[in-house]
Amino acid sequence: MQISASPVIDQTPPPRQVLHQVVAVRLRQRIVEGQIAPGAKLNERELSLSLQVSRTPLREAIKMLAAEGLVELLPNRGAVAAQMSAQDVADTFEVIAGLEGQSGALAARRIDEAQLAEIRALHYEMLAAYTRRDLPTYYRQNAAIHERINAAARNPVLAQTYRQVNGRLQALRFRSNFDERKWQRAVQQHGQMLELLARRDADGLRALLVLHLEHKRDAVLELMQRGDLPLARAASA
Amino acid sequence: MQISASPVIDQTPPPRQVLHQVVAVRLRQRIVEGQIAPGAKLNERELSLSLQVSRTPLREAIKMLAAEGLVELLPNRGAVAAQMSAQDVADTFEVIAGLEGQSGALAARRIDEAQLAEIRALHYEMLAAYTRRDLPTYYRQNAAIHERINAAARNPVLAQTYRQVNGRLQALRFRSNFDERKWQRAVQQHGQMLELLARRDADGLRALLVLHLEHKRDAVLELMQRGDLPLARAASA
DNA sequence: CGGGCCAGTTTTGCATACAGAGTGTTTTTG
DNA sequence: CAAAAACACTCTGTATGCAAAACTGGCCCG
Repeated sequence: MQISASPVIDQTPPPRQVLHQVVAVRLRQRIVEGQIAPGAKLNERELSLSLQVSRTPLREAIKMLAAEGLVELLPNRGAVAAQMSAQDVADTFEVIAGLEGQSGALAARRIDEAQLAEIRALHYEMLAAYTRRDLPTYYRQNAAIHERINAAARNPVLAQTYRQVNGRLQALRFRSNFDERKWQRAVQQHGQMLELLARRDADGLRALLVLHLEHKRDAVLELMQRGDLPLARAASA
Repeated sequence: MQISASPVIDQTPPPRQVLHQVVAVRLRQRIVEGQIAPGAKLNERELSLSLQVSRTPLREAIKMLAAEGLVELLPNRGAVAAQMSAQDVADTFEVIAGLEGQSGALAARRIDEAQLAEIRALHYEMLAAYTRRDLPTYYRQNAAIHERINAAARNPVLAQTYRQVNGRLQALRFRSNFDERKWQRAVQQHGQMLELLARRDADGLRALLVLHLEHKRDAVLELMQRGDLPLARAASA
């Protein structure tokens, strides 16, 4: 005899998302936020316990993150959170610069007034965060602006590619602190971005974004060399 | 008595690669070669039978390909080989153009004589294939040249990103036929690429590659519109 | 004659069980 | 006492089993 054949009472609120997706999202978050340090081993039993899922969907999620470049697969030895050498970081910024420059150039050609206004608004909110020296909010607004530029470029493939490559750097950016001068320069450049967008100056915006990313790269590399970023091989010890 | 405890004789040819990697490679191949048509459903039982593995590593491989954008995941409904609209193709070429342009620009700055010579050799082999109207060989040499340019750029992140995005187009390129005029133009452009590389003209090579890709995009889109490319929703039938 | 509902079947998603590789420790031998 | 071998433990990799969701086809009802 079937219980609850009644479709009304049986309130199974189907928040049933597929587990491997959920796990992938949460793992990705832990990695980019540095909760799982670069180089740290991903113990399947441990993770499946802490995430309350069996190893099967967990392993599927890990494979996805590996394809994204967020974790590295060691045959018969599991997976570790990706760690980047200074060279890797430089290389990645080189790619990001190209992608974001492209994105900006396209956005300058394709943006409409509503999108421009929205970015302008976000820009002012970012200025507010800068004025308060509220770094987390600043980063969030900053990321939001770049997301909107991506959206304005109207190229989903480009946006996805950007997000994926950028994801590998998030672990760094989340932790990197600007020195005051560089922060100010970055803010200034953001102002120029708006101008160039408003003028629909595609090539100008591309050049500015490339420059912007080069500065960011230098800032991150400098921090890495000073050891302010926890990138040391944390695994083998 | 132990056989071959001797570490020299004991050639345990470790053919033991992890299965999900093997499966991923073979699935990727089937998809980019069109053996699995765009939009076709990936039946797990069927595939695990044909690939001689259980469903677990197969599913892990599918998840990896999904992260690469080669297959699409339908929650509770499995996976299908990715299919691209004309817009998707245009978007993807836009991204590829940027990546390959960047790659070429970097290569022009960083290539050494040996690499240049190797590319030149491949170029002549490609010319031979063109002269014979041997399309498969032409494509192989063509791909090899672009791989070498990537290598000369000395940016592994860029190379990997390029390969990944490019992978989505392979299913098209493998099948697209040039008309004679366009083919000739492409060959001509390849000659110019060599010149620009030899002259270390980064910006020139970038511009040429972008142009090259635009032409390729137009060729593919034209074929798509004429229906010469099997991109129709092949799944449901 | 057409549309919707219901049962059976297939297929996906997840959990678990098992085997083999890897790792660290202990023990044994030179 | 040191180095190497053996062993035990842990972990990953793979297969299999089970439950739920989706699809299929047929039946009933309008």
